[in-house]
Amino acid sequence: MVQKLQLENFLPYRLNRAAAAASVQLSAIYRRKYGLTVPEWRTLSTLAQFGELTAKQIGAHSSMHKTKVSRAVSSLNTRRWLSRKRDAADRRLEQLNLTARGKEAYNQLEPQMLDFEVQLLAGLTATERDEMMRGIAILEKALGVLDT
Amino acid sequence: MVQKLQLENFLPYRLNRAAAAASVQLSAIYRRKYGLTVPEWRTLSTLAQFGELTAKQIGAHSSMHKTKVSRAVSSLNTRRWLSRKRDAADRRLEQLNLTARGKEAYNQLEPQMLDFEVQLLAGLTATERDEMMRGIAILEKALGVLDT
DNA sequence: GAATGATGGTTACATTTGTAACTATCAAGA
DNA sequence: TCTTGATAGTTACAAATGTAACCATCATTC
Repeated sequence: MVQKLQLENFLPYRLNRAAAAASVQLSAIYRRKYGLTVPEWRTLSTLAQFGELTAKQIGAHSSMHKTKVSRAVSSLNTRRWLSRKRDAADRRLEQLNLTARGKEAYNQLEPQMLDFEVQLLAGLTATERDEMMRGIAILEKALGVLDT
Repeated sequence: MVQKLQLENFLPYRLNRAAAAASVQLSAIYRRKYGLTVPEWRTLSTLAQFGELTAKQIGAHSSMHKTKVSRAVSSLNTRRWLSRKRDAADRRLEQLNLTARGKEAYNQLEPQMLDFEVQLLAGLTATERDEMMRGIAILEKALGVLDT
């Protein structure tokens, strides 16, 4: 058998491994501090960034399945970190907003999240940082994960 | 609330999204052709690349939890795509090898896997390809997912 | 305005996954 | 050689996830 595919050089495998490594390190932060799951963190940060959204919009922004969003919203609602408000114009929709408690928790987490990225880049030169960012942008283009 | 973290620019989020996009497209190939799961594919390709291995070694190479490996090995064994052989020197170990059928299946899949990568890079210029590869290598270094 | 099809969101069920406990085996030392 | 602790691998159980069915509501059309 002539073996041409080598896992260590295979792009999808490398991507998965890198993403998993980043995710493990990052999620440890909000899991330890607040016991948040990944979908909960994504819902929280999406609402923090965009303000009032529906569950569907959260899913679109954060690439999560609607059942994942539904459960995360329900869980954050139980914590009183967000409020649900039935849309008057279209009663199928629920407008979601972070409560003061939700915003406060987010504000506690945000610097640590940003710091993770800073730490990640700290060992690199400015040139390497640029190259890495550019490389990822090209990758995203190739994968078609961008709207553009 | 001053919002500094933006998901679309946040590295871990972008990585996850890119890896998920690649994985979805790739796994569709071996799922459609053979009904393989991701852990099964990884086990198959790792054994194809390295030859005789133990379950533990497969896990180390492919970054999979030992229960995932155990289940994937069991499943591939049911298909008769691999053989299990108790190690004489250390009877806790099982040496795993692809059977002729396993190798044949792998040989059917390998070109399609490689072709996926080719297609992914096809829309890029040579310069972009280099930049992307270099960017990912830098990223792996920053994340510490490399042995070196 | 009643019927039809589409949409936002939830939930039941099945599948997948991880955690922890377990078995069998080995290695090291008393 | 009898313990003690470590290791390879499996499995029971619980948690997370996806699929599909479902409910409520809306928009459209007759």
